Amino acid sequence: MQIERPRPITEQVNTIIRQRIRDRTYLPGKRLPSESDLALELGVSRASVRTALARLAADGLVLRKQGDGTYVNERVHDVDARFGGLWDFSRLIEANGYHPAIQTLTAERRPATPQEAEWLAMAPDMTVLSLVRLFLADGRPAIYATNVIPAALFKVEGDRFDGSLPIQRFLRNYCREEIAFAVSNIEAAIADESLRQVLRRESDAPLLKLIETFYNKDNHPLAFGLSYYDHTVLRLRMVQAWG
Amino acid sequence: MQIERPRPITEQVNTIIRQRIRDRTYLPGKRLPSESDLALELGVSRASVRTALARLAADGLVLRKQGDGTYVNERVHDVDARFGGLWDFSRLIEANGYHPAIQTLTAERRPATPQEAEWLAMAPDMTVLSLVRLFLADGRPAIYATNVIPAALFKVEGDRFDGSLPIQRFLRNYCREEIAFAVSNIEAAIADESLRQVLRRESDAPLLKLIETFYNKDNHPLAFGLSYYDHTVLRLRMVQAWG
DNA sequence: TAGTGGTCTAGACCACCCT
DNA sequence: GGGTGGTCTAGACCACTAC
Repeated sequence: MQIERPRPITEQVNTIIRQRIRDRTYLPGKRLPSESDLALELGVSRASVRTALARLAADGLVLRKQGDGTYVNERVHDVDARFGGLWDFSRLIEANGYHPAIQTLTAERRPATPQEAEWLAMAPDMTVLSLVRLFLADGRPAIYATNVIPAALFKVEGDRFDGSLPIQRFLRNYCREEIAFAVSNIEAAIADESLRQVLRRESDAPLLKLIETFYNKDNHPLAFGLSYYDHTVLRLRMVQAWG
Repeated sequence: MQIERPRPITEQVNTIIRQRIRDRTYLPGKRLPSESDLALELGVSRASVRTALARLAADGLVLRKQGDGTYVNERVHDVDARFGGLWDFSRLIEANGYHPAIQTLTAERRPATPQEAEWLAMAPDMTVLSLVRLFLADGRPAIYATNVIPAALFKVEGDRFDGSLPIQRFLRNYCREEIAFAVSNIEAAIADESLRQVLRRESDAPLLKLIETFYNKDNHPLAFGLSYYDHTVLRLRMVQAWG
């Protein structure tokens, strides 16, 4: 593993340490080398090492103790999803130990619903690109997700696109837009008959409902998302550093 | 507003800028002074200003554009809860625009349930301090929360304590422990008869269920929490910065 | 007391946006 | 071209913990 220029050094250091934790170079519960030692070994400044470690601590992967050292957190190996990491459904499924698959149910242009128009801050009945997908974990339906993008943003001729992309990639590739932040609402909901059928559920146990809007740096809404999680299939376990 | 030594400078700068956004010194959608100007004005280094701004950006309060400037995010004024800010129930209720109140339903020592023992990594039947509370928003029941702490941690003679404290304060005051990180599970659940009664709900609409364990830096479980949110009373709206 | 992480500074160079 | 944020460095001092 070598430090090279183009990618930010702090990110590279972050990746290297993550890797060493994963391959047990740094053992769970044990102390990492000191910041100075790491800086010396990798040939970077201590500030860069500190930035990388701060990120790892925020993700709960390491614990830092002043006057003592930095330790590998032994309790977060099975927990990949951070708070705020609910968007890349495929990664979420993998983090739960399943093999992810995606079914695109519909992909069409249609007028926005009132709710969508409100969240996207657009005039009602503007046309949107609607993408309805089902995410499977080892073949079992786990997430039913609707994503809606103002058609005006779509910059590709015809309607040829890869329906399996996570929303941020989709926006980057086909709309040349970058997500700056998202506003999310979490609710609980009962599945209606059709949803229950799609998710192949017998019981009427409730589902998690996630309502999201994605914005770029100019505060323009880029996309709206409405997702239903079956938490009996997919555990939603998250780590949050305290700070 | 003056910079003084004892509190970390980056925090003070963070507070000052937050204040200026709140009192509309910096207007929504408008550009902040440049990092260098802020550093000069406040008499601190640019690095300190940058650390403060990075935190504000992570909280979604400002948007930073390279080569352009830092802008006040006009869309997050009504959104206080960040991802991971689900713990201070009173603050959450205030952020929703209600007046918070707390009812302590029970406060007792009892043996741990199997689920609690598992999450707290303790032997079954060890005794715990159990705290069952109801949080009200403008008088309406919004959150039903059970918190459980291993009795061995409790360092106060007798059982005199303030039952209205958020969990992190409770642990600090009565157990001399600091929370380093938390592991959370989010689920959806139907209220049973007794819970429906406590929350004064007629409908059988589902609730959000939050299962949490809190750890200190030594990876010891400090507390376990089981909370039910009525999202029809309390909106759970959160911001997540992307970067 | 020695070593660790926590904080802060001053200064450099770069990438990018605006005009 | 001039100003902005993005990155990185070297070095200083402090607070805390383990021994």
